Amino acid sequence: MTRQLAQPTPHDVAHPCLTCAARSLGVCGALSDPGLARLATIKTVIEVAVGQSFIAEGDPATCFFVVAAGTAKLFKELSDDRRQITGFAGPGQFLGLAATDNYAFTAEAIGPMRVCRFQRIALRALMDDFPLMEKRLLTAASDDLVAAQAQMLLLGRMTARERLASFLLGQSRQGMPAGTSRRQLRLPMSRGDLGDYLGLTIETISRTFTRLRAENLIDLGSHNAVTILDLTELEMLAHGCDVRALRPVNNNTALTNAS
Amino acid sequence: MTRQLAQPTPHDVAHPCLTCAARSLGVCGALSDPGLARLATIKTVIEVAVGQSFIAEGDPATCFFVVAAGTAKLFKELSDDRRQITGFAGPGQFLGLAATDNYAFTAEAIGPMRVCRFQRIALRALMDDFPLMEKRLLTAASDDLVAAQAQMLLLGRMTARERLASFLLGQSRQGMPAGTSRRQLRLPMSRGDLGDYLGLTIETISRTFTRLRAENLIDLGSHNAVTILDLTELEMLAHGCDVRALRPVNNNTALTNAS
DNA sequence: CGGTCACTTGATCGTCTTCAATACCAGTGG
DNA sequence: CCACTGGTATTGAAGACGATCAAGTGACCG
Repeated sequence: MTRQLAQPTPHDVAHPCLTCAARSLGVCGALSDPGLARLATIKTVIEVAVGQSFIAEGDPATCFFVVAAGTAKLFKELSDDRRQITGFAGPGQFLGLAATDNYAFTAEAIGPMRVCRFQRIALRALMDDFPLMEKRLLTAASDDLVAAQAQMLLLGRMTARERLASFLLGQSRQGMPAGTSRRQLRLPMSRGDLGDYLGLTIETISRTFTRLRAENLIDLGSHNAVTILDLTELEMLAHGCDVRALRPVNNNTALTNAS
Repeated sequence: MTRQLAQPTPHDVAHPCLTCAARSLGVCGALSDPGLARLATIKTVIEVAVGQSFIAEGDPATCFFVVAAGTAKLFKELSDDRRQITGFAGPGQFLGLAATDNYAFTAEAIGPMRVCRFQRIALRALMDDFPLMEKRLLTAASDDLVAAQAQMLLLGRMTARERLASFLLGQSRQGMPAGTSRRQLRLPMSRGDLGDYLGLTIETISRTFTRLRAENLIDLGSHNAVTILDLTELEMLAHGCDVRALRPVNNNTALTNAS
């Protein structure tokens, strides 16, 4: 979390969008160079420190945002301290769609961030001239929707072990070509955030990690490093086929194995 | 549930989209009359009986759909019988966005339905000629996203009482102008579907209904009729301020407000 | 009527939460 | 070098909420 963002070079300042590292990742990639030049004129770049929020749930939704660097957590809160993280937003992510007149969630930096801000009105005008951008936005929203539905299944129907397995698999596929995954992970968020994302408490997260390690499905390093040891078994878990689950064993036949 | 759909008149058959009852509700309303005429040429109207599904999770996503009449439940399933309903789709609802190459959910009729089906390719071509339709689609997706995030908070962090209160309030605002709500409801779905939507079991749904009635917050009629008696208290509940919750009151600190 | 189906109610059990103590780790200053 | 500190993670014991299993009720319909 002490990692610093690269400082913009003078050239970056002169052509802020053309040289943006996140350009290829997000909706901005839909714009031609002249489009980007115009985009640069209507945007404001803001630096956000750890723990600081740049979108507040309930505030009038006047702006759109694009993450240029760093990661944010997006969450909703109840009147007491209960909180549900609905997702994490990394470089290229477009934010502000999920808003009627007011923002539906809060966005807070979990590491140092650079974020581009646009007035909604100005961006809408830009979209009229560059319909490809609107198409990209629709694709982005659809993908968010697919992810949200998967998360609903997780929150509504999965056990703690299944939730964590599912989450780890998702992380291991982050930014990988379809069908591939990496084994070594460095989770960017704390146990607390993980709990708020998976609908569990810190303690349950911790216990479940420990148990998965004891079962040799994963290995745990320092600084939130995780190594996936048994991908197959983890995938079984995430799909709801839990061998040691002791969930509705509608047998009475053999194989009533305790954990 | 024995209610029948109105049979299309000869005039309806000749001008299927122009006379559609759902036209004003959904994305089709974005089209001018000539646009609708063209829409009519690329669509197929299908009748769906109760319990029948017209979108299957995992199937290749070749079509878009618009609900013309009736209601569908949209859900995802785990390998055992666990199931999470991600939403209900009524007249005017556009379906098929939440799909990459394959559909992300199953859609099944909870009452007799009439559904319009479009080849994705044909509809995309239509959207290029009528950009307003694409804008509507983006709005629809954004609204779905807001709803999905609210549901995540519900599934991840709310108690059974809070979930049901929140759901009833949502129903009471269905199709009402902003800020208003109705007191008399007729729920279109069974207890089982309600459980699968709220991440609870049938029994818990039933018990929670009974308890809310005992507390004079609602009244229950036959045929899934519900009357809201104490709107204020129900709203308190849905926002997480539960008087009889006996949940951890971290008081002894006077107003330690964060953010 | 007997049948089915959806819902309700009751008793018991398990998973996750809550509360609490301890371990760990990096940074600071004696 | 080591105690002190604050934050984060782990572990333990007890409790609660909702799930599970099981029985009972009521409506609808042949």
